[in-house]
Amino acid sequence: MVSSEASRRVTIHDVARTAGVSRQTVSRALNDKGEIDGGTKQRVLDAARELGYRPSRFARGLVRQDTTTIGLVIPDLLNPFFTEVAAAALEAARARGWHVVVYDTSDSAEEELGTLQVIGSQVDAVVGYFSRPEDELDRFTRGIPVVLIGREHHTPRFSSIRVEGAEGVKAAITHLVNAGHRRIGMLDHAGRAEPSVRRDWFAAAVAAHGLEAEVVERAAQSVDGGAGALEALLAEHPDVTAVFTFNDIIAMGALRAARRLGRRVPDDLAVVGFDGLQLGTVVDPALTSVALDTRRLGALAIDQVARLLTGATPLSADELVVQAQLLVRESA
Amino acid sequence: MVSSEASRRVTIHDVARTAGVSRQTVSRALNDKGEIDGGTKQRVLDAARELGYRPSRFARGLVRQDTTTIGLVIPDLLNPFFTEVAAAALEAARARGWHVVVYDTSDSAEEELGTLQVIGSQVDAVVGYFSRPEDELDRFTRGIPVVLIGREHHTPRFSSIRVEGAEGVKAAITHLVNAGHRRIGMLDHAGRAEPSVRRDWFAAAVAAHGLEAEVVERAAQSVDGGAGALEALLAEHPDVTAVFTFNDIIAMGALRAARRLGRRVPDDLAVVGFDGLQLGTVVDPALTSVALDTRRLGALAIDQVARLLTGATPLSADELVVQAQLLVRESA
DNA sequence: TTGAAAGCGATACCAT
DNA sequence: ATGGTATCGCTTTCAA
Repeated sequence: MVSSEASRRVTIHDVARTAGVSRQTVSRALNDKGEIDGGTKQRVLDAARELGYRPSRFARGLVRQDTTTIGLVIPDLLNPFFTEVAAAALEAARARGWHVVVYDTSDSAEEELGTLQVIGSQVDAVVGYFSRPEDELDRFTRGIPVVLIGREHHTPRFSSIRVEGAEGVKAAITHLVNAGHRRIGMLDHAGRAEPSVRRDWFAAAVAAHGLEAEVVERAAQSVDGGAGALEALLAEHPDVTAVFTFNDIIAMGALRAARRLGRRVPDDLAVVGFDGLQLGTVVDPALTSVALDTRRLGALAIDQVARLLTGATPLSADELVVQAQLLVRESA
Repeated sequence: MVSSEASRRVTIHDVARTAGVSRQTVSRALNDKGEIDGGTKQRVLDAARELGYRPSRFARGLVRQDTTTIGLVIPDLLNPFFTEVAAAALEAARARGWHVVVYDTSDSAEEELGTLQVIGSQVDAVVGYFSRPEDELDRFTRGIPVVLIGREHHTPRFSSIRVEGAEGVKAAITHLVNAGHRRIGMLDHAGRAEPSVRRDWFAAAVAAHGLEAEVVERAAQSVDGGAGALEALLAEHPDVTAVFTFNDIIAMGALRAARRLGRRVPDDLAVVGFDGLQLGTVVDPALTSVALDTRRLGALAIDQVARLLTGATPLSADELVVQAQLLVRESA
């Protein structure tokens, strides 16, 4: 009986039969090996084309253990910061001929869990952002290298790229102080319960300059969030003449709110963001920011994966650091 | 002799031996099949953990032909429009449990060729943007479904999602005319030799309203490009009170140039972009735009892939269309 | 409950 | 130049 519907996969065997040769001859023809007669080769190629033959990547992968595929886990690809990191990782991976499977976890712990569950069996290494506890990560990624980005600590099990911003933030505050600002506020991120590390950097920098205790408002991570927070901050503390924000998105909201309030940037109000997004150049005035080198971030992560994968000496915690640097544009 | 360096892969066989059972028992334990003694199962699990065993995705894929992986080809992930499309495709694919390998071709024909060369052997279907001729695409993707985005025509070999913007652009022009504008310019894309299709839509809409022959300036695809083009346009035609742009990026440049020239938007100059990027809300005033539903675009592409993959009736050319719609925000 | 054997679809090594 | 055979690592019948 002939199978009516579900057309079985065309295998190398079918091609061999159609061309009247053996399987290995087909393999030779398709992989451009030498040691094959021109005529036979053509015959095989024709048969393959005619049958619509495609080698199984699984079968092929099984025997020649080349191709590496890494999994890149991103909380939200539409967040421009993560877009930049992803693009950087993609570029670094491409340079090595690797394939990258991208997973967007939508900022959701459940999606992250779902990703974790499938990713381990699909890739040779994992890079990215995770919020779940380490023992859980370990359970699902056992046996493959994992490089975390932006986590605070490096453990023997997980490499992690640390972001070091104290210096950069200090430079930003110095820049503001030099411009005459004395009362500097911050728009922190409202997401988590505790204040952010960036806020600690800010507090330290403000203290180092002997300025008054800082004033902080918490902002939702969006343009609107930033706008609302600036309004609130200025309502309470009209004497504030400069703000540092948790990130560039919030800073853009601040920019907008400032304009609506009739405060000119940077003259009446200086704004310094964090991240140094390319996006900062589309707003007007262009955003001054404590910038992270996202390309380096991506490259570093991929480099570490490569070392872990080949058994080369991995980079130490001290080397897995990205220093933030003040990027002066127009808003401060 | 014991192999010193290259630690051989840990296979199911090793686990079986360590646990003192057969390979299929290991398989049962790991895949949570029934028909296995609790004690044995635990023993196997322990052995697996101890040895750091991970099943080979190739071997597994070979026997249970499930997991589908699609390749998503994007010219430039940092271009916000493509970011949105990519995020949409990722989301639609995730909903089906598919894995997505992302390739960023850096707007380069060579990179595109490189991608084409490897992608065919790594994925079950391809979705994305290509600039190379169809016969070349065909040569490298023979046998797998390919869904093109934004190409003008659908062929039996390649499905293609078409963007239909005539209506949306017409609505935009109508909107401008209703607001009193009579002299409307366009900032077209300077990339290719010929004028863009969007310009044709613009010309048709302007003609439909019986306005004077349109004035067009060509702009490089960047904020600066848009700014420069607007300046040039206004220098030549100071009577222009509204501009329609090839895309939102160029429109943002126009916004900036307008402010620098002292033209208030939308009062002195109305600006309408194209694409409807979310990004359009970070600038001030928020950008009015002829919007493309990128989520629908991604979902449609993935839907078509699914049909092609399962042998279901594919969507016809008429169904593979995304209609652009006027999205009024603040700049016009 | 467990194990033996037969594939899955390709490539590599060794004959011929 | 071509074919036979073993092999990659796992899952799936089918017996026991």
